[in-house]
Amino acid sequence: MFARKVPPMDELMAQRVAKVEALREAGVDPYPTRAARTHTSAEVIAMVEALPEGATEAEGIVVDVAGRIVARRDMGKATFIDILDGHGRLQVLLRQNTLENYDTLKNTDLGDFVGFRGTPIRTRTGQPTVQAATWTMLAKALHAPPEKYHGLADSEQRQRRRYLDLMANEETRRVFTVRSRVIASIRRFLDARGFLEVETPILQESESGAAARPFLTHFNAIDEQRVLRISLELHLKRLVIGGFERVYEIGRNFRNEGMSFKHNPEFTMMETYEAYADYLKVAEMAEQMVSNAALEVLGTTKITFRDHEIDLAPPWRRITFNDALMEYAELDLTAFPNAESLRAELRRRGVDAPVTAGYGKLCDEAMSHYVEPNLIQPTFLLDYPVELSPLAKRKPGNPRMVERFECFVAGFECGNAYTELNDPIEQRQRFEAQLDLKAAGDDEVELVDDDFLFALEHGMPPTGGFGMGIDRLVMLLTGQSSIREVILFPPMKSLKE
RNA sequence: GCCCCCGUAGCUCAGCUGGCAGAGCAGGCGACUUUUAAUCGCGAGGUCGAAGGUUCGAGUCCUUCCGGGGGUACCA
Repeated sequence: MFARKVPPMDELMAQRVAKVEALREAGVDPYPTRAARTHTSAEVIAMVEALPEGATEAEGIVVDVAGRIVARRDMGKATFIDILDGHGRLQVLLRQNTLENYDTLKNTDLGDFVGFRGTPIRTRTGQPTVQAATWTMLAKALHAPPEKYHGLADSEQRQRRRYLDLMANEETRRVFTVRSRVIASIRRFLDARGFLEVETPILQESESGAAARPFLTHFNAIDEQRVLRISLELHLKRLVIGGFERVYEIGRNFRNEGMSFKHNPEFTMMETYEAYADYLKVAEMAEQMVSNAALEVLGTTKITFRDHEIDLAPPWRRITFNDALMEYAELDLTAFPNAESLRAELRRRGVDAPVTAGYGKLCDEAMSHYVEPNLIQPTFLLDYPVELSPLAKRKPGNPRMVERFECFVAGFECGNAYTELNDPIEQRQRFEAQLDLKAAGDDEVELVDDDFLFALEHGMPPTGGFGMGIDRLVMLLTGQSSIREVILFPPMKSLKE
């Protein structure tokens, strides 16, 4: 099916090219520069539905409508054409005795963009319709659209040629409309709370703010290597240091790692930083932001994901990391206070516990194995082991734990927050502890960032930070079980010619 | 990475135990002035993902490769 990148001209295409020529010979521009449109499909339908009882025509009213031909029912001296515009589908009735140049309709095909001028009517069956007096070619299509009833099903083609998916499948249009509106809702939410939206570099000297393999590139003008950012965190904190009290960024992160239903190498992250807030205040904001987006975009906080009925209305459940392990695994972390004892216990239970994993990683392993799949209703998991969170502030009175939460919905993580570590001397020590982990064989660690430490040494107020994977949120709100279904152009292997 | 499944007409899909490559939609021609997955008639349309192998004979069996999906491992 994809043996060629671009198939050669076939018979169907040749027929359409011939129609282009036929139009030109008849003095019709198949690609005119301008289009007249006075009404969308939705507006025409509303107009007809507002007609008084018994009326079959909006007398004296003339509308110009435009869209792509998605269906045609030719009945000889009358033809019905369905057009699709950005607001829906609209039926157009063309009759030989009311349309000029009825015979030129033979040069139209499914997929063409056309315009019609006519009068809104109600058909015998009550369907809002435009009875056309004239028609105009707006843009001739040289290929047939996908099948009208089944749509486009082949997932490869749907992703490689998203335009075909969009023109054929209503559900795809819905998913990406929701995505856009969710992001707009989040922006409104944060803007209304006094957050400043900022942009920070994607090309960076070295990766920071998370532990992940970066994509590499080369910066020609200064002849240096750059990495694509894996996180927004440290640049946004620099802005808090500078005095912006509430900042956020919504942007692409890049991690040169595996793909799965919830991982894509480039993904959209939203991070917020709020001075004088802590992680508990951030948690309240997070549940408000997500439930608000659901309400604004879907009209409800109740969603269905993989047969789970989920309610995003706040307050979300709160449980500590340790209590969750007690509840779901009957594992008491205080009884296994170091890497050796915890590794032995996990192995006794048959949980994967590699020798290179430090204490934090092992805790994470246990949580992922026992707890995460059970967190279906929205849940904040609170207070993480310090080893797992080098940028988070310790809990007062418990130096082994940090003030951090991750939020889980439908059994996967969709957000992460800390009370930010703002002690520059401790931050340096915590970075260096990461280096020790690396020396012990864990290659997924946070790197020391001296420039960030220098910034932190100038003083950062107590701050609550939050990160949320936008793609995952959109998965939840659209019921899509693969991240690729909420990304317009997911990465694909290139086709060999 | 590894495991499983899939790839047949522009699109959606059949094709049984190896024996003449099919249907619907779209497209072409014809009929039909209120249809809506319109209907009816006639024709047309194929590198069966690619290459090799087994066989008298391969869409079908075997091997390798290409592309996709699902699962699994690591990262959000």
